[in-house]
Amino acid sequence: MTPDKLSQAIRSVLTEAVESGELTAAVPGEVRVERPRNRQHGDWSTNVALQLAKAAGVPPRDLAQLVAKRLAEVPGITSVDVAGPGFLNIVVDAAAAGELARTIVESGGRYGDNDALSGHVVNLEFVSANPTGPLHIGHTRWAALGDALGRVLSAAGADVTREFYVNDAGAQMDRFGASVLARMHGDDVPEDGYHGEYVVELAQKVRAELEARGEDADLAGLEEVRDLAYQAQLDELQQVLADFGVLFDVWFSERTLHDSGAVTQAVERLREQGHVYDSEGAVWLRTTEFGDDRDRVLVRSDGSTTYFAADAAYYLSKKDRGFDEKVYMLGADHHGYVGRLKAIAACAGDDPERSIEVLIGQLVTISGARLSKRAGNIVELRDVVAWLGRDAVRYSLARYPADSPITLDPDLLTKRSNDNPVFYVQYAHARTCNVTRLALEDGVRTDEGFDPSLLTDETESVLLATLGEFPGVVATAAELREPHRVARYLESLAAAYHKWYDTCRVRPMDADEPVTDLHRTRLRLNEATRVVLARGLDLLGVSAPERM
RNA sequence: GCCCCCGUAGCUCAGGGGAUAGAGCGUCGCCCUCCGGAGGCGAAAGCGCAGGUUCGAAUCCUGCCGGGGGCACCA
Repeated sequence: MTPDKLSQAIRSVLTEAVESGELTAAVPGEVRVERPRNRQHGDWSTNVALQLAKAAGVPPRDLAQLVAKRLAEVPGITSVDVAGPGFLNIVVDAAAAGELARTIVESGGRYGDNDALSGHVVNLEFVSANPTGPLHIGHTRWAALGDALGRVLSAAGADVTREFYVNDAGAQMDRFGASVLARMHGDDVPEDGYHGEYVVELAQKVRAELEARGEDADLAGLEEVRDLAYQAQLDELQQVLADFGVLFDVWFSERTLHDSGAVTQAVERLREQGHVYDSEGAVWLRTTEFGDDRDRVLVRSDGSTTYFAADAAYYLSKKDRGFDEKVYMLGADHHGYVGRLKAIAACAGDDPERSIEVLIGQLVTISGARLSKRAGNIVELRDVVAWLGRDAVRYSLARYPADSPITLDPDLLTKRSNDNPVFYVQYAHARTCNVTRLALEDGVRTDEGFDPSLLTDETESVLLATLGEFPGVVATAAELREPHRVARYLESLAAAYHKWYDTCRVRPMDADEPVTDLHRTRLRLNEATRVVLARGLDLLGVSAPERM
């Protein structure tokens, strides 16, 4: 008896009641079934009676009584109580609950996948760091959270494309090139240039590359140096992200938008939509029409196009490539950008609320983190990963909602105890593996003797109910774009598992104790927990070690 | 001035209108003849303030207070 089966059962009970004339109400398309906070309130509960009461013109408790009476007849349900203002508290049979262990093990790791977002075509843009320097801790947060979100969206059935927008056009590229060129000649970088020591490294790489080509490095011009340095820096970004376990489907170059004429075409397309006007020698987009606080320039009075124009072209590219939903993950310092972005969508004739979603990430600080002189006094991704470990960094950053500012405690993240959430969850997984290994050595087999009615311990019903929540957690995480829900869920699952482990033995105590169906059935439950812990960690891009 | 985010236990943070607001750390106490104590059990301790909507508000709305960030023909 899983929450979705219960939900269906409640719906059919409601439908029967309506058909028999006992009830006059519209049966909701989906009935939410929740785990009550208090175990005294049963395995599952629903407030459907409270919600329908008004429309049905029946007191909530009466309606609840009516549903409870019919629901109690459903096979697999032990009892249904009406509580408080009209909650339905449901207790399910051990056997019906325990079947889930079999289902999960037989699903082969697909348990949790669902169709909450099937049919959704999503473009997920994240990180999108300038290719003029290394990745910092803010980018690291996006990399961890964005990648986890991508995995969660896929698990919920969405068709996801992960995209990195490379800002390889514009004045900052020339400042970048000039900085590298200066370093090649042993000069100081210009005041408005890039000062980190990585620029010196890039200068060396460019020099080596030029010499390998048989060219005189000292004669190389700004453009050539800029483009070689850009390529080297982009390679590094791709490598660092790949090492972090974050892969993109598309690396989208801003420059190609300019070179292909897409930017100019975008201005014309928006003009055709009637939202473009000329003033003071510049070309403007009337974004104020759609809530922006001022209109924005597309083409400057000197004829050059703005970054904003490229953004409009980029938006249209996403639209043309068939993405209905475009998710942008931006730093808090870019929030002012949201209105403009939505205005572009509106000017293009789309519904901005539907087609654009912007997730704003608040600041991350790591207590005691050293600034990277190499990277220009930032906290650099690769330093943090080398320091704290990939799993700890990924998990810690994915465990908080994007809009929550976070402070990470390095001492905690490197501890090997339940102080440290990532170890707590990984350890639970390792423990499941250990239990299985030892049980198999003891001759406990899972291909026979599975009898879920034996899973009667309180800790077993809690563990089973927690396992039952997983698909709903994944669906919710995808719908709300909140992958941290998966992490929080895993922590509660690990806790339920440890409590069960403490109370219920999977293996015989010693060689004299015979192996029984209870051992075999519990081993199946142990396996089911292992599968869900592993899948959950995988959704976060964190490894699930078999031993620690 | 305008806009966005945040304010929950001593600390770091969860809580998509529901029942007695949770977790870890820290403090105090308990459990090792027991599959890994890298674990478990328990105690004390909290929704910034004031209104409103609702049968019901930490959650939604308004105002105030406090903290962070943003308001270019930069990228």
